[in-house]
Amino acid sequence: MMSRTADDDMTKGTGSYEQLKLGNQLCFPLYAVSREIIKKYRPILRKIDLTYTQYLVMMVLWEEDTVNVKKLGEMLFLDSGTLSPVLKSLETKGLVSRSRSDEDERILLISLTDRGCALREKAKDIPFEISKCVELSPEETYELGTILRKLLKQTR
Amino acid sequence: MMSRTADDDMTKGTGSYEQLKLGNQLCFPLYAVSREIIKKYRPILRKIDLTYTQYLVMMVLWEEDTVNVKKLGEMLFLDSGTLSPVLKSLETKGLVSRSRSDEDERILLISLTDRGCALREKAKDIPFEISKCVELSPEETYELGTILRKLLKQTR
DNA sequence: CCAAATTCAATTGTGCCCAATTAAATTATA
DNA sequence: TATAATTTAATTGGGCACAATTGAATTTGG
Repeated sequence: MMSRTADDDMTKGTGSYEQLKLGNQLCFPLYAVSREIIKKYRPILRKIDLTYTQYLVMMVLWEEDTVNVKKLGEMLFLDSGTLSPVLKSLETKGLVSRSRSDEDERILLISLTDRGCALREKAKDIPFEISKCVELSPEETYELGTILRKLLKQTR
Repeated sequence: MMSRTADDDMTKGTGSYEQLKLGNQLCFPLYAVSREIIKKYRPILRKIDLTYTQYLVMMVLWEEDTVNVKKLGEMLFLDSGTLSPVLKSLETKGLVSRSRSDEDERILLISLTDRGCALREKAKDIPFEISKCVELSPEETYELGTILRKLLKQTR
């Protein structure tokens, strides 16, 4: 008996566990792809001595020039427990400066230094280098971006 | 056509940095969504005293019953540096057992204990609970899964 | 058979991530 | 205006992730 595979019986036995599989849950490939792509960034980012998280912070600063930690956290979906040490590390490298707001001393303002600003030029081609590692059609790229942004919005 | 903003000018000034923005790179939302969804798992998994990584390992074992560390790493895209402590932790909880293969003593076999097997019943409804937090249409779910699996395949 | 290469897991060190707590500063309220 | 509530970062501790190294066991080539 029991020649059916465990995979396709939803009526009894192991069938009730059908959804409890790696292949039937979106979160696992999401998680794995995310890590795999960050892995592709690593050798490229090492050339400018940045980790992926540090690179995310720098991208914000290249657009905003000055932001506080709270705003940065909201933009990157990261909290102070993650950002505090990352920002100290960027300060140690001389890429950002940290200073308290005059109006509200609880607020820590993060600004680009000249060196941090100059790094933008060196980072310029990174998105192109990464895009070479990821083979998706323009349609797939657009579709993926749309769905991910939709999911991200749901977490707010 | 002359009403374009600084954001889409590829011809001068900051234009050459256009791709170097959070909004124009897929990796960032991928990374953020992955973390946000894992965050949704946390309170649910806490009820059965598992972390997300431990849950992934258990899902493999509920299907395979016995696997070695190398195979597990290939399935989950994780290396021994991550898995070794996770597996020890699962052993401490009494959910898995670790034993060397008789034929090749380099190989560590991970097996479900009775308690680990029984946990499956408690975990049964987790995929359903998570799906309630994620609002995607069936089409979007299918599309996302297809694209993620394609990307995952490219890393091999 | 034996040395070299390979395979597999464990260890070590660095860097996130996050929950929970703390501490400092500001704002709102009785 | 005291004081209670809120806001904002920093700190702490636990658990991954991963690169690099190590060491043990097996396989392979001469």
